[in-house]
Amino acid sequence: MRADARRNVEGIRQAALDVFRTGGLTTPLDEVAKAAGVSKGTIYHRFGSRTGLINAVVEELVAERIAGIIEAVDALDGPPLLRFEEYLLRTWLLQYDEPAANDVLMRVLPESEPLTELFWRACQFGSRLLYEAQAAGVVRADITPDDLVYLILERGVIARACDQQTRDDYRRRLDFVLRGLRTFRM
Amino acid sequence: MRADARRNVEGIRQAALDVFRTGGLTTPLDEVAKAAGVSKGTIYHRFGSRTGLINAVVEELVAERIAGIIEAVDALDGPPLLRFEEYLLRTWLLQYDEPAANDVLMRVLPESEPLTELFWRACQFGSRLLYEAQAAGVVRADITPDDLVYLILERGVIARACDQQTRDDYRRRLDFVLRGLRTFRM
DNA sequence: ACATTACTTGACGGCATGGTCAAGAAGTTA
DNA sequence: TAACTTCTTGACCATGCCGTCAAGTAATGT
Repeated sequence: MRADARRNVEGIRQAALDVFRTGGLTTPLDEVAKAAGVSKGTIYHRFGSRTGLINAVVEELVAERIAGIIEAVDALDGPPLLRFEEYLLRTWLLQYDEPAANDVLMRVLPESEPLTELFWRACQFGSRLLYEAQAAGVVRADITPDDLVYLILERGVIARACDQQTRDDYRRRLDFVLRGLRTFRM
Repeated sequence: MRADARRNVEGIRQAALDVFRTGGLTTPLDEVAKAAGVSKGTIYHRFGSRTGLINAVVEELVAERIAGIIEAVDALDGPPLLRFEEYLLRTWLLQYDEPAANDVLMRVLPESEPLTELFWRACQFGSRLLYEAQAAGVVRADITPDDLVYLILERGVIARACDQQTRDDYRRRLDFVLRGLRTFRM
């Protein structure tokens, strides 16, 4: 690989991290190209496709955020309800704060393996917490893991579409949703 | 107005009712044109713009559905919680069933007066029910009319984006949301 | 039947995006 | 430095939508 090519690959990765971070994974590649100071063609030449580029940055871009939440909540020792709700809350806020992470959780690119993998890790951890909370009788028993996936997907769609609402309002409204998942008399 | 023109106007209205009903208010006008057996140009010539066409059909297309819900719930004599929840439930289901009605409730065309008017009627009735339910102490006191608007907007976004989910699943999940709005010990 | 006027058409330009590739630019090597 | 190879470019095609308008078509009145 020639020196300029290596330089460009790195530049494109950095630009992609930057641009995707704020605009999500569906940002036009021209913007990445402009930010990297190269032309769109170079990106395709180097990474094959949009998915190729995403796979090359997803680890640094999103994986650690999601892993961070999982670890943090896993380390939390509190009652099952707290752990369950804390996980949902953090995930939902991540979806608001980071369009790219949201795209992963919304399965915007189903054809990307790393993204699918990430998504499943998040789901499975959520299911575990759900199960524990239900076993403790603090969360409605009729909620399924599928419902959980939908709760996250829903919030993703909302975070994307309702971008006029402030973070505080978004946050406050999450409480309503959490309340709806608890068993009565909480 | 010439006879053929009158025929076309009516044909276009019917086609628009049909096409918008299933596809929502943002369906490409070419589809309406094809359904009406005329060309796109004729629609623009006759109705001026997409908004013009929508205004010409919205009454028949959506107004009565929304008015129907308001009347039905208004006529319902039950406790405030039931009325409040019944209204939300019916509205949310309407959003699932009728993309066009959903577009109205989501304010997809803010520049259309008839649509804005409709939207506000729905909101105001909802606010009234909310107020009554809160006065009775059965719904969380910290929910504002704005929150209500958002709850409807949210469901709209979801109904649009998550169209894989069956109506039954959608319906079942609405219960979670309703539960979250109640005061404790319900 | 013909002139007049109303009406319709569909090709067109515009915009935004995705992805491709021949031609030219620039490192690399001897 | 000259030949060779790699790399980059941006114009290009394709898609899908909006809205327009000159040119063609057809109803109407006398």
